[in-house]
Amino acid sequence: MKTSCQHRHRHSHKKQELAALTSRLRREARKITGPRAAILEILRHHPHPLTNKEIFAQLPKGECDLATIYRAMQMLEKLGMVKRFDFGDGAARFELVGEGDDGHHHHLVCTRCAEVVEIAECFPEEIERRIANTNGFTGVTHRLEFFGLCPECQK
Amino acid sequence: MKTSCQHRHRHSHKKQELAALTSRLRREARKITGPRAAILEILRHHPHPLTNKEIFAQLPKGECDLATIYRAMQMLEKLGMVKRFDFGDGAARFELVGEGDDGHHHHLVCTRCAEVVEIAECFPEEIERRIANTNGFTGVTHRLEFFGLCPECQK
DNA sequence: AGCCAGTTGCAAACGGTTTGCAACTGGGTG
DNA sequence: CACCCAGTTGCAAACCGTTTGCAACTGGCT
Ligand SMILES: [Mn+2]
Ligand SMILES: [Mn+2]
Ligand SMILES: [Zn+2]
Ligand SMILES: [Zn+2]
Repeated sequence: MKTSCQHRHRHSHKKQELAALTSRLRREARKITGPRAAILEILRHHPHPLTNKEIFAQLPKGECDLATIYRAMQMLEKLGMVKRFDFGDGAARFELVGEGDDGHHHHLVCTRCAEVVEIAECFPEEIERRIANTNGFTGVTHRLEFFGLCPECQK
Repeated sequence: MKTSCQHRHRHSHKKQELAALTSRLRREARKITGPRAAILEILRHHPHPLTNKEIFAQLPKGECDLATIYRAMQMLEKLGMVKRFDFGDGAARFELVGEGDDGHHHHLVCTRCAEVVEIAECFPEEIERRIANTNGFTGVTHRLEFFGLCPECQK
């Protein structure tokens, strides 16, 4: 038996096919343009959340405008194809999300070199349920990121 | 016997004396000025994190400049008298921290009306320790906030 | 009373993000 | 396959929270 994870995140299917991504776009009546294909291609090959500027930097220069990336990420987020993360440094980060996955998961970030580790653990459901009930809230979810010193930066 | 909380936050001592706060400033060789006293007075009476703009709005108009508030909060944070929180809306929020307390705690925020509830629960230490060990990180801590619909907004 | 490091107001700069607009194009229609 | 237009793009300007340079001011010590 394999260790089973209580949530199935995007970690399960490493890379999504570009074709699957574009068909998902087409299905939503969105156009497959040069910039969009390029952005998806970059996200597809990157395992951790990327800022708009980082995506921009990876693009062959002149490929597309920064504003276009902002607009693309907004759209992809609305379609649920991308998940937004916040490492508290003032820049949004985005990660591709598998189809049918809500992308909810967490990270461990080095406060010195910014190395990122994907974390499988989540805040215990039972405690969250208690917090929600105690306060009469519904639809409760959480934002959670871990910070510390990575092995390299401890030396 | 009273229900004991595993961490001792600022929730224990409801309001700190203004005198205690100013003496804490003096001890650090900081000047007690009009703006600073006014800011502390506002924080002292507010149970939840406030943005700089919110503090500014509560100040008798003309009392002090917005930039002064930004500078004051930076200083207070550095002295550990105030804790910074991030509800993901792009504006930092600050809450007064009791002496000897690091202020670590969490909130439950209504996504519709922005009501805030102080939360006593924390991410389980044992799981956090495991996450740190597994990845060789040290000094691991976390940022965690809950979001949902408050009782009022469900109607 | 006098001094000076620390503090303040003001305005400009900053960095991430959004937006108005006119030119352009993907992809369905006939 | 040519046409057409809603959707998309680049560019520049606007935005918004935050920081900073600077000259005037002041709390608290001698
Ligand atoms: Mn991730
Ligand atoms: Mn709080
Ligand atoms: Zn989680
Ligand atoms: Zn915690």
